[in-house]
Amino acid sequence: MVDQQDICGPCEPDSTPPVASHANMDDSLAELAWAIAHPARVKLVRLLLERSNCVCGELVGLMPLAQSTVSQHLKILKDAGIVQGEIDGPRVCYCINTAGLARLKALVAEL
Amino acid sequence: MVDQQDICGPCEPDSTPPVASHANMDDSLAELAWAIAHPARVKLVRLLLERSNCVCGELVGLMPLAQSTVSQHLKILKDAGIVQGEIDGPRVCYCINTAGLARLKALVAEL
DNA sequence: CGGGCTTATCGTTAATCGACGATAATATTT
DNA sequence: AAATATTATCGTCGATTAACGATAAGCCCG
Repeated sequence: MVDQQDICGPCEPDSTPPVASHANMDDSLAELAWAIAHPARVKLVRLLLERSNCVCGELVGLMPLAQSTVSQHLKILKDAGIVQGEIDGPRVCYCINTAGLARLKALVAEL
Repeated sequence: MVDQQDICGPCEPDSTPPVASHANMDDSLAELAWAIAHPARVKLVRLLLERSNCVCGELVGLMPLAQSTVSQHLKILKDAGIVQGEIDGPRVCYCINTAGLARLKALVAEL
């Protein structure tokens, strides 16, 4: 049986947050905005924020979508640097990539 | 002849900012995020922010896109409540819809 | 080592987006 | 009233998205 304790580590940063090339900051913002430009992805972000610890494919159970679809959305969020996934045995723990989310916030805030 | 003075009024708010139904705040954020989820639209917002007064189709001259395409993007921004257009003679003055942009900022900030 | 989980990827399909040119609509000026 | 100028809309076309089911890949446990 899987113990609660190590269901999910502290989810330390793994992926270097995508660096802004400053020449095309518009593209960066557009890219980040696009990552959350879908209700399902916003909900995923919210779910990950509520559970401060990382949750795994339990996200699928909370979404009215097929497993493959949720996986796709998570990939999009991950590629954008808003979320990060950590392999934990057979499952994958997702959690917010604080740096990435902060970058989105900063880019939006300075509009 | 068109005088400079009334090329563009103070661009007072005209469209009531879309009200958040709170039940689907995710949808609201997704919608607003989607509005700026394209480099051209981010650039348009930036251009309108630089020129605090509203500019018109002069935006077209600043974008590497066809007039109809820019018009489409402006419509998207307007529908999302981020931008507002005010008819001024034969031309249309666009400017930032402060309330709409603020709503976007707020929704992103509280993530 | 071979089931049983969990998750990512592939292939498909319908729908939407993004871009353009052409056209319509509207207002101003002659 | 006609000509001109500005902007929105329409129709089209290629590319991308979003969703799904099915399948592959990886890991744990017996």
